[in-house]
Amino acid sequence: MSAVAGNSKAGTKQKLVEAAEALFADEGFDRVSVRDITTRAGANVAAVNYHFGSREGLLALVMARQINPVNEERLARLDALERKIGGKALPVEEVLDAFVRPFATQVRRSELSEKLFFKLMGRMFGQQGGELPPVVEALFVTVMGRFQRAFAKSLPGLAVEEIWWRMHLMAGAMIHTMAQADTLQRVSGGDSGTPGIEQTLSRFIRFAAAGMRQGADEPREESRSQGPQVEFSF
Amino acid sequence: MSAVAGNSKAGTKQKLVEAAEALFADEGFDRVSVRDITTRAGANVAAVNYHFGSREGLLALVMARQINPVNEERLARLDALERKIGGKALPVEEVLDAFVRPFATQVRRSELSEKLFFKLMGRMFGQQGGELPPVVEALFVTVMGRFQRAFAKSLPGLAVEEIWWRMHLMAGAMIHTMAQADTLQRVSGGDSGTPGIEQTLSRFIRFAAAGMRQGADEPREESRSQGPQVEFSF
DNA sequence: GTCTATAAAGTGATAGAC
DNA sequence: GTCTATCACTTTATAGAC
Repeated sequence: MSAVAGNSKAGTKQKLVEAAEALFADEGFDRVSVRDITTRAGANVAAVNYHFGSREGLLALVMARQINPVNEERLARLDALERKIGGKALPVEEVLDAFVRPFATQVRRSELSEKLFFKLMGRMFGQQGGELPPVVEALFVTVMGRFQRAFAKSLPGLAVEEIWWRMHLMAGAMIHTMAQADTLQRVSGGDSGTPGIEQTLSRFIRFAAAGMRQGADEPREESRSQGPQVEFSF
Repeated sequence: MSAVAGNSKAGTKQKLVEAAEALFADEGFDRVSVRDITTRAGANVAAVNYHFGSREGLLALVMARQINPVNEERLARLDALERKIGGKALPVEEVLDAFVRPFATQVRRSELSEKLFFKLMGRMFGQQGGELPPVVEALFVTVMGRFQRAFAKSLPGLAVEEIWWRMHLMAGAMIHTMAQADTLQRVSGGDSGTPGIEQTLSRFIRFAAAGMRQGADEPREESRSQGPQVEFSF
């Protein structure tokens, strides 16, 4: 088990990508130098600039390579669900499943360990200031728009603004849960257990579905009138 | 409106702290140099090391100064609620309110703008790898333990492990919502509106309360038997 | 495609004058 | 308490040999 590079048969370029992914995930985008990467990959210091133009070029590639397949799969799953059900509204749980299950799919295709994969995802979504590469940002915006429409259909009692905020809360719960699993271990003193990925997905979906649905009319149910939502009475 | 330092009557030490807070919040802990801070504070490059021993010393002070009052107020609010209600269980909403309202209190006492305060909070909670100063980490662990017990009392149907995971999901939703409010603005194309802080707290509490309660027996209600929670059926 | 050598700038920290 | 000057190092990037 080589602690240094990934597949030792891989070319330098791929070894650099794999080293960069592991290091960025583990230590953060700002704390990893070109030298750290080339050393780990067993390559020359100049290799990053030769193969990727710059440190920034490699960083953008790493980000796109890991997150874009997740977002593509999200769209594919949502498309499939909507095709299957026709024009009707989907249960919130199905939409949430289409949103989170791609993490489980893609972590298996990744050369990264489960822990590092989720740390990397957390670092990308936690990026403040919109420093994501344009190609990543664009697909991300597309995904959020598509899911917003799906949730709006599933939760017809809610205003557009309310849907956006609940998606935001939902996404935060997801990201934090995945990226900070060891924090939970530490803080709980081990009382949080060590659930598998399916159980974590299931926990997330049940939690988020209840939050998304809160106070909303489910489609096809009898419409219950709701008073205007006043500020601060919970 | 001075874009450089805070109160120009403040001493150098305080100006350094205020400059550091604003810069760390806006750009991230790793991207701000000692020179950035001293320049913004209108102080000499050597001032940080004179007053705080090192860059790290200043960083630890900034973190503790901003997050510890939030955590102290959380404990005080929970204590007050529990004293008021005696030995009985609190409604989940009350516990959640004690958890998030201190952000609203402390942002007003802070010299930071609302936006920067929440960005800073997000950066601290988003820290991966447990790099928080010990005094901050210790209080944080205390707070989570106290709230875990409060939630366990409010949600007697749930296993300890389940409580921890729901708290984790809840905390993620909170952090993300606060720290990434402008991401939501950008992604929604403005459709998320510009709610005040009270409305955001209210939205969060309603979302999180539904998630925390999901499938649980409320205290004092008739006990509904629940089958074992199987993996993956949402 | 890989290497060495080096440029040019930035980093945190400190000795010592004032 | 503040300043200048400087140390010792690290950073990204590149020119040019192989």
